[in-house]
Amino acid sequence: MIVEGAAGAAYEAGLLALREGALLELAVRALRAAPDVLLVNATGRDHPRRAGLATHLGAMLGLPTVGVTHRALVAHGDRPSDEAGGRSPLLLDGECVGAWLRTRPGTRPLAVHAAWRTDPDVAVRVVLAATRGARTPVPLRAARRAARSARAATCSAAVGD
DNA sequence: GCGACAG
DNA sequence: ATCTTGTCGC
Repeated sequence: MIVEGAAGAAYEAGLLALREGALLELAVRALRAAPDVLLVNATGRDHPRRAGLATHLGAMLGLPTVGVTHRALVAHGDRPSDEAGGRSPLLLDGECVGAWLRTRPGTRPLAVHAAWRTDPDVAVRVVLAATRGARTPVPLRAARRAARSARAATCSAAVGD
């Protein structure tokens, strides 16, 4: 099933939930079975008000969530060692809100975020379990492929071919 | 001198 | 996200 709709607002750092929160919530609710944990391409507690999109989504759905991004929003942390599983804490006001995680040697680490009912350790464990040798977690790659495919179908239909 | 801050 | 540069594997 394809869930589509307009963005709720233009992109603005720190306000991502305002842009895609409602649509993502609808998409998850459309699932036949509720997942045990949700991987979200957004931050969690790494946010000015400790409420990144991953945290928002988990709260609205009542599902544990883990965030995964290319970079941090406001948290800071040293680079992890260049070995599979290498990690270093992402801190915000002295609190650990996530971790830089080397999912694959020789590639840039991923920012893994504790979000709704999850902590940095659980976030790292979930991401590593969902990664298996690839740099990006398998579920996120699958989601991007599905989104690209759906978008292409929708756009070509709108144009008329 | 410019930008810094998820997608 | 989008773009550009650099590296790796088929």
